[in-house]
Amino acid sequence: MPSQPTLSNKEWPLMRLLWEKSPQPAYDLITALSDQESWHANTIRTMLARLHKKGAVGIRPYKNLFLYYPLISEEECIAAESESFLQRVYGGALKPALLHFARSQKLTREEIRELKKVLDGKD
Amino acid sequence: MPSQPTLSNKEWPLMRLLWEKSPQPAYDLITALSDQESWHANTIRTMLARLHKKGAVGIRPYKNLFLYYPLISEEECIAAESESFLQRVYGGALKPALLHFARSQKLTREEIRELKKVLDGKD
DNA sequence: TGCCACTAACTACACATGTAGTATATTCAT
DNA sequence: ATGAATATACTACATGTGTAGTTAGTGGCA
Repeated sequence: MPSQPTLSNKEWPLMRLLWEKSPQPAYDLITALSDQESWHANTIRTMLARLHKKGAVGIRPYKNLFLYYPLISEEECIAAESESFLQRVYGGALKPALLHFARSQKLTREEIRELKKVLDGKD
Repeated sequence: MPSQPTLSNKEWPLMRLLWEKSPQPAYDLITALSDQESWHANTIRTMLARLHKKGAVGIRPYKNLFLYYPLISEEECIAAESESFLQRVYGGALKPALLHFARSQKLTREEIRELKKVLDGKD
C-alpha cells in the first residue's frame, strides 16, 4: 500500500470542502474557494489535477463534466499531519505540545470543561 | 519589522540544537546532525547558509571559523508553527485539535494529571 | 448551423526545499 | 615551505508548490 499522500498547505481547504460534501463538480469548488480564499479558477483546477495525480481525490465523469471525491479520509490526514507537526516542532513530545495549546488563551470555559472530561475518561 | 522567517521541516532539528546551546561552530552541528539525522556535511552547511540568509540565525567570526546562534526564539517559532498548523489542519479550531491530541494513546497517567492541573488553573 | 461559453488539458514559471558536488582560502604539521 | 586537512563559498539539480495563461473540445443557444 502506497503511503498516504500528504497535503500541501493550500490543498487543505480544498479537501475540507470535499470531505464535507462529495462528490462535487469543479465548478462548485471553484465557486466556494474563489470566495473563501480568492483563488483563480485555473489555480483550483490545477490543484484538483495534482490532488488527483497524487491519489488524494478520485474523479467520476458525470454528464459533460467530472465529479471529484476524496480518496483519503479526513481522520487519516489529520492524524498524519498532527504526527508530523509533533515531530517537527516538538521533536515528538506530545506533552509539551498539549501544554502549549492548553495554555493558549483561546479556550472558553465550556471547552475547558469538555476537555477535562476527556482527560478524566483516560485517567 | 519583517515577519518571522518560517522554518522548513528539516530546519527544525538544526534550530533545536542552536536553541539548546549557542553559539556553536558549524562543525559541532554537523557532528550532532550527521549522527542524529544522517545528513551530509555540505547539506548542513547549505541549510545554515539559508537560515542565515532568511534571518533565522546569526553568524559571528571566531578564530578561523564562524559561530552560529539563533536570531529567533524557540517560543515564537513554536507559536507561529502551532498557529499555522491549527489553521491548516483544523481551520483554526483549537478545541478539536486539543481533543485529537488528548485522545491519542500516548499520554501517561502522570502527564494527564499535569495537563489537568493546567486546565484547572484556567477554569 | 456557426459561434459562445464552459470544461478540461497542457504549459509556464518563480521560488522553496532537500540534497550534494566543486572550488577556493586558510592553516597546521612535517 | 609545501602538502594535507578544514572551513567557507559557490554551483547544481530535481521535486513540490503557488499561481495562472493558453489551447482544444463540445454542447447549447441565437
